[in-house]
Amino acid sequence: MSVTIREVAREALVSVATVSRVLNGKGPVHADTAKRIRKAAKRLHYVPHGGARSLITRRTTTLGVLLPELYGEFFSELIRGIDVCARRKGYHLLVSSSHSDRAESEEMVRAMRGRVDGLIVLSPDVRPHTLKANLPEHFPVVLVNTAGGPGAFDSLAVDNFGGAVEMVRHMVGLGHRRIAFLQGPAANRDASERLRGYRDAIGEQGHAEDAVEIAGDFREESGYEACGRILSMKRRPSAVFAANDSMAIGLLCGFQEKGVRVPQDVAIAGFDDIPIARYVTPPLTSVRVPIAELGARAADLLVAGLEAGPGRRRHRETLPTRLVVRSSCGESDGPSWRSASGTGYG
Amino acid sequence: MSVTIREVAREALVSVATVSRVLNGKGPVHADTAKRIRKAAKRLHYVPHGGARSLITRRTTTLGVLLPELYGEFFSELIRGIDVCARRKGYHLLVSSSHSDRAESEEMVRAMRGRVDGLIVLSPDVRPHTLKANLPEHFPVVLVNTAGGPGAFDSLAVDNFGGAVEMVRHMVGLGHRRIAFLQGPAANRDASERLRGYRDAIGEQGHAEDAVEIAGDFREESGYEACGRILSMKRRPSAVFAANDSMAIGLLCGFQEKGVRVPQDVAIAGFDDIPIARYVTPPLTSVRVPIAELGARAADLLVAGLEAGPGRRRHRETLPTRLVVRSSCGESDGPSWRSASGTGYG
DNA sequence: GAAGTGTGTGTAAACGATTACAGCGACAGA
DNA sequence: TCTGTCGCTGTAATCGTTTACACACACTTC
Repeated sequence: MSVTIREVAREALVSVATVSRVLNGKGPVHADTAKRIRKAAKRLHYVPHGGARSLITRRTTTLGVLLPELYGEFFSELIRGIDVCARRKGYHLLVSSSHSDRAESEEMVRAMRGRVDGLIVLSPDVRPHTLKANLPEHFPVVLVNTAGGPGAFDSLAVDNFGGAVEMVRHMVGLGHRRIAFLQGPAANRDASERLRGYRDAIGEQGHAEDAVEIAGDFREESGYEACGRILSMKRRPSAVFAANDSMAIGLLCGFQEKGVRVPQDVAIAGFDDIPIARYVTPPLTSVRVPIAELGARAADLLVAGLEAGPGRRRHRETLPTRLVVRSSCGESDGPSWRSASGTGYG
Repeated sequence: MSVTIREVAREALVSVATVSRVLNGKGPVHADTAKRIRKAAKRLHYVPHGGARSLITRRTTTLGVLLPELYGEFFSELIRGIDVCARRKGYHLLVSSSHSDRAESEEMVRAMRGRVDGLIVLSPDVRPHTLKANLPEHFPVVLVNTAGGPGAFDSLAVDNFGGAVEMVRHMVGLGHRRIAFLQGPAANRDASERLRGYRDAIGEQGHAEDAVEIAGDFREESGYEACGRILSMKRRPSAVFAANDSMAIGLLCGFQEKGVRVPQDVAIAGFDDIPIARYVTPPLTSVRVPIAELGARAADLLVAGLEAGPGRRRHRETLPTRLVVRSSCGESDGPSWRSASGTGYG
């Protein structure tokens, strides 16, 4: 069906070797011959076959990316970060989203062999053991925000724990004592680290009995639904810290719909600092996660790994998060919620 | 470095052909032999080399996706739609975002040869001519929201025009006469179709002198910035129709910051109906674009095309949009903006 | 017992590229 | 004239699979 190097060679009256040399700019070729070959290639719309080439060169110049089921702005941004960096270094991206099913993730990993030079795994579902078992030895892998394990692979993480601690301290500093935490999915690594940070910081204050944990799943809707549960509590929290921005926005919406004012009646904070966070009303106080950098760094690390060869030492890194104060938690100077009753609002 | 089928064959004391047969489930193989082979394969962590396999089978079971520079929730959702559908049909995804540079897009297209069975092009920058010149003949391609042209490829679009017309009519029905339009990037196909719909619908009302067009670029920030320009107008519009939701949210934020109430003082509408649209305050009236379906349909079409072979007729399709009325434009019963002065607010 | 019918397995030729190696002029130096 | 070098080009092996074909053997069936 499609044109091969052989046909170009025939058209230009040379051997395939010479065509290859011209198209790859290697070896000495007479200028006239080269010109004739280039013309023939263009005329026939010749495009080299990537698969065939990678078979012999043992390089695909492609990076594989394994995504989790859960999408959203976060992953969009992350992939963008990876993509920009990968392209700059001359690599393509083979993206695949894994399924909840373990057999399917395995299948995905296997499908990558021979199509990519290395793998970036963003999916916490995929266990290191699965990777080990389904990849050739010394295959370069970078784990992002994954449960790490014994450290067979390079890994990259975001300081979810530290960010959560900082946020709780910020809220406490604003005078809040009863701070609820709206959790993410139990299996999610980010979610559990943020929860751990929350618990730690609350414990630090010495009144763990004020901890309130509410189930959520990272989607807007679960934030929206949490409002009802919060409003029906006997001792209502004066602040809610959501494990991500999407849920925080759901909360915001739910409260406002019920006439509960934010931040006057209840303070709200999120996590991730997604672009839209500054554009909701009131702008959301959040923890900034350098998402695109995270992606770029992962790509960097992977490329470094596969260019250095198998002898390289394991590398692990944690990217810092940063508290971003906007108005959804009120200002530290004269917050009106302080004058509200300690236990109820709305 | 990595284990090949030959080593598995040696380990299991059979020929490579038999190994291949077992691993692909083709041809009759003795149960004992099969078991021995499977064991050897597992022991050696054998994973078949995708490139080599696709070379001979002439199939990669991979779909290529060409993205534009601009990302965001829209593309995230679109890719998800493609991914779900592709996976269901047994295909992988090779994603590549094109650069503004034409040479680079060309490079991208070429890199796809031999790595994918077909291409979904979401990037309006890539011209059909470029595709023709850099792809083998009869290569299956589906164009999404692209300027179509003479129709050499399958193509899929969203009824941006119809959606914009519907929105303007809705606003007019609510009593608005002076409706501003916040434009998207000039080069963007969706943006220009929406603009065309706006102009058409405004003209339909017979008072084209009330048309106000403001430059924008689809990002939140440009919506936020537009507020200032709108507020400084001599004859202010009573409603603003943004070419997408991100800008509408920027507008919302900007107006509220300046004490302009939405929808009482000014009505706002967006386009796309991104998930977050219902969670801002007030919830955003928008035009629903079936993004995930658009992606899924594109994958569908592509798979159909490459399974049918080259003889298939060109297929083009337009997916309908749907008006989603929330409260950012006010209710049709008793909107308070009607009592406001016709020319100013705030 | 000869011929036919399966089953199970191996041999070797593809697929489309890259590249080591060899060959062939031409030309320079001895 | 012989030899060595250099520039250009062709031959053929190679990468890791799949698969058409052939072959060996064990059964039926006449």
